[in-house]
Amino acid sequence: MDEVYKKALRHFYDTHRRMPSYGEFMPIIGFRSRASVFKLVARLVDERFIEKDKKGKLLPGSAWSGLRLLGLVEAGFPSPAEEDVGDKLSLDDYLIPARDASYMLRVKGDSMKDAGIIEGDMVIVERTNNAKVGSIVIAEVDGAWTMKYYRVKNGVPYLEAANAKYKDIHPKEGLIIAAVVRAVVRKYH
Amino acid sequence: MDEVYKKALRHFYDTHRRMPSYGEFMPIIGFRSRASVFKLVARLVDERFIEKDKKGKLLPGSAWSGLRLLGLVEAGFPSPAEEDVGDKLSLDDYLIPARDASYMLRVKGDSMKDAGIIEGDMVIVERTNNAKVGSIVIAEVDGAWTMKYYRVKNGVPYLEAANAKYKDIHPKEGLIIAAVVRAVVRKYH
DNA sequence: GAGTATAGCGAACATTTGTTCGCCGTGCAA
DNA sequence: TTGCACGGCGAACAAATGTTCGCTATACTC
Repeated sequence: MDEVYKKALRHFYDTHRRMPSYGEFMPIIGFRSRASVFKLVARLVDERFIEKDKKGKLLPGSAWSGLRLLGLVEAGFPSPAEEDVGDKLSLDDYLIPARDASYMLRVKGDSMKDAGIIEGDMVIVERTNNAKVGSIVIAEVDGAWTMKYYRVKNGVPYLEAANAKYKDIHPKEGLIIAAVVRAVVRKYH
Repeated sequence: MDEVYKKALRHFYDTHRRMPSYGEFMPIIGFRSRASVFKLVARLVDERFIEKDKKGKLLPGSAWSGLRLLGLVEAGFPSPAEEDVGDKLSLDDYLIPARDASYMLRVKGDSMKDAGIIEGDMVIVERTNNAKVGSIVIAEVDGAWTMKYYRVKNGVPYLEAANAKYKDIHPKEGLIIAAVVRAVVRKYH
């Protein structure tokens, strides 16, 4: 129902980066009264396709951004025709815990390949001082920055690669940890 | 300059999912005239922190969503204090080529671990019929779905795992490819 | 000192805003 | 047939919209 209007709304939001007012949306869908748009919107709000402010302003429905989240790979490929299969998920919201303190780095080298991080990947890191033992960190060792596991043995912190080729790094002085790796992202071209 | 106002704007946008009007923003930042907000906004537009419609409506600056993209890990960790270090990038835009045809699957098993895809990862797949040779696909083999490399030998397509433990799969009948893997995403908890 | 740029105030403006009301045609069920 | 629900139209409303103008007070330069 009302598929045409939904598409028009999405298109407006994509191109204008905001929701239309009733007066703006009216000519787009060929209506001649804002009251008609008002009723149409009421229907779409009922369907939870869009939302409304306290002030009556339109908001994109919470399912607009993000992807449908399906089951396991081996569980079979669900039909995309049926709606409401699984939740929707915005990657930005999902992967970025603290937006202001987060950065993205491109990975070079194969020192973390057994952890599933290979050259060309992007890692999302969060600048923080309190890294937990076992997490992957960006640390300074002898003037250079590397990405490694953060370990502790006998109360002394050190770094470990996820690749047998590389030895553990036991820094002479203190270990300077710049950031903790929160997520990994890889894109195929 | 105007850091407080920028934070307030961001906060409004995050909580309300839209930009404020001048009248709404006025009491928030403690102004008593919309004209003052008007001038403040003019400044922020000059700085390219926000943008304006043809109709005067406020829009989030194009750098609002996304992360600062920094250099290689080994290139050193740039100071986040200096602005304009690298481009900003929205993960949604970056990773999702065709929003309507894209889905997200959680990965089970270790058959693709040498390709850097391990159990618990999320893959973003795009439903399409024309998979390129060498790409990673979601395919149906003997009634079950798996994720493997799509290969061709002597004109005959088959599937190959990225793990020496698993043998190649040469389907008796045709190979049904449901989707192509476009991106991999992993989050640490 | 005088002069000047700047930031905020308050009033005014024409438009646009969301919303409500009554009306009219069409389609469907009783 | 009658009745009723539904979708769209057009007018009306108060309130909010973006914008302009002139005024004032502070801060800075010459």
